[in-house]
Amino acid sequence: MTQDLTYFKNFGEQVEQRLNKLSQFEQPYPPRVKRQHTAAEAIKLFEVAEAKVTEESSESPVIEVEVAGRLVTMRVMGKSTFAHIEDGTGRIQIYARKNDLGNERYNELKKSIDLGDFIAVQGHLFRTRTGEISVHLVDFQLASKAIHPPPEKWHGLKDTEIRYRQRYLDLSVNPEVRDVFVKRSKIISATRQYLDERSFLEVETPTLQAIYGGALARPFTTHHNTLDMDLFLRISDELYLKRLIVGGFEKVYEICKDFRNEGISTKHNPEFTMMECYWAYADYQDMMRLTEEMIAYVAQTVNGTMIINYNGREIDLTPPWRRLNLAEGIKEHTGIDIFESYGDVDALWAACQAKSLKLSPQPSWGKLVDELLGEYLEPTIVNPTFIHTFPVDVSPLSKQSPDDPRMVERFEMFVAGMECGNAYSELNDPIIQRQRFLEQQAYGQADKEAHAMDDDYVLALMQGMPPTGGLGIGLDRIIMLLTDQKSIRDVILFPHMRPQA
RNA sequence: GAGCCGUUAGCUCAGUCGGUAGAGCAAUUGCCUUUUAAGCAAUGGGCCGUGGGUUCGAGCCCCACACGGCUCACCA
Repeated sequence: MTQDLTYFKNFGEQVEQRLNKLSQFEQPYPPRVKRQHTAAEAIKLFEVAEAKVTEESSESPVIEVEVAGRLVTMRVMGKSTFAHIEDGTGRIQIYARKNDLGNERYNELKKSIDLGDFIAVQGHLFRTRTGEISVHLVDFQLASKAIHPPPEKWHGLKDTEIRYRQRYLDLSVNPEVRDVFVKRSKIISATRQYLDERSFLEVETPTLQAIYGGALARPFTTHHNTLDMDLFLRISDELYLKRLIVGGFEKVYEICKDFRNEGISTKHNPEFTMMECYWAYADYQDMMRLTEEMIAYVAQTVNGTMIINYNGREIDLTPPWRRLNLAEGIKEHTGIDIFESYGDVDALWAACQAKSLKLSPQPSWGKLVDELLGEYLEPTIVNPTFIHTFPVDVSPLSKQSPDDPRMVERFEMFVAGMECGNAYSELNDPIIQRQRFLEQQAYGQADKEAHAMDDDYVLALMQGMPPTGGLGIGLDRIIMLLTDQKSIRDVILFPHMRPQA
């Protein structure tokens, strides 16, 4: 070996010691090793055989197995050694004796195999004195050498920075973290299953968009070199999904990453997973029923119950969920009747000041109403609630309420003080839609998050879009609720981090 | 963007009043043939986040910066 190991030796004493051991192996990273059983399979085999044997005779069953995994504990006791190896199905104990392996192999196991290494073992199953099913070793091979020592076996890995930056360590050593991500996968599967069973068509729409839209947020910008044009990473896929409704698909959905160039917090990651679905001939009321049924279904499927425990509070997801009119809710919690100052941000601001409400100034009446919602309504909500009927000016893509043109048929879904979804009866009138975009341009002077003009989308609406209900759900937040995690970083495998110092 | 807290051995953490750096696990060397946080004995291992400052002397006090966490702000 003439490799330059200087880089690796800088990692310290323990890495250097492992490098020395590594050089003793002809094949520290063999192309393959024999593996016939997982840890769980081996244990099951023995339990089944044992049950048969005790019925028929009293002899212990003889079962040869070949298992492989990462060495996670090792107890060397002179001429015999106990250890545990771990694979994707769990742990199994191995037992090695000098008598069985011979001096050379036994010493190799003792001296050259380290915690963290992957090994393959062959032997027969037996039960130890303390009753643990174990593999009595006949032979073993190194499957892959770990030249960096693993984290501590008892306390695991706690340092949040290392846990997020080196998630593989977090996963390998903290089983409860593995559980969260297994459940995440099941939640997304269950969501798909729910929609697939109802004939929603899963589609894929562009991540790179020339005009960003479908939400009020700031985008990430990128550049296409050959076309020499700026493009945006999608902040939403809404406008593309609705083009598909125009095209005649009556139920579509997409589960994808959206990207928003905004603050990072325990509830916000710059890229996050969104589920959006659109349903022709449905309205926002139908979307409420769809939402509560879907979330309840997902909870029941992955947790076996519609009751969740989040942050120490019990929350019942059983439908139907509470419906709360936005204006009524604000009146109830602040005493302010938003309609008394309709459309007049200064008048509403004055009313709020008169009641000494703590609010930040907002560029428009609708935004101030939204601020009231965020400050005085949202934090009070524990059990799932649909807050519905929003101001027009913060809802440029929603259809107006027929009985009150100042408001739109829209709801947001809240659970545990957290906004988890947004839905409306889709605006399908191209003339009003273009007018709404123009109004957004006017707000845009004071508001960086105003919706951009999108004439190509208006062109789509000119072909006619049936009455349609649409829904967007922040899946990461649903996963937080169903796995009882307080930070979105704990449900995203590789959350965004600054470059290391 | 603001405030608060944190950063010490591979990991989990102590570190008193400012006086030459500690434990457990992990590692190395012995002993140990049914252990399971194995046990016993010995040993090695430190850019105390980085850079300045105060001081005879700084892990500790002061300033700046970096990274992380929480809260707030921003934000569906």
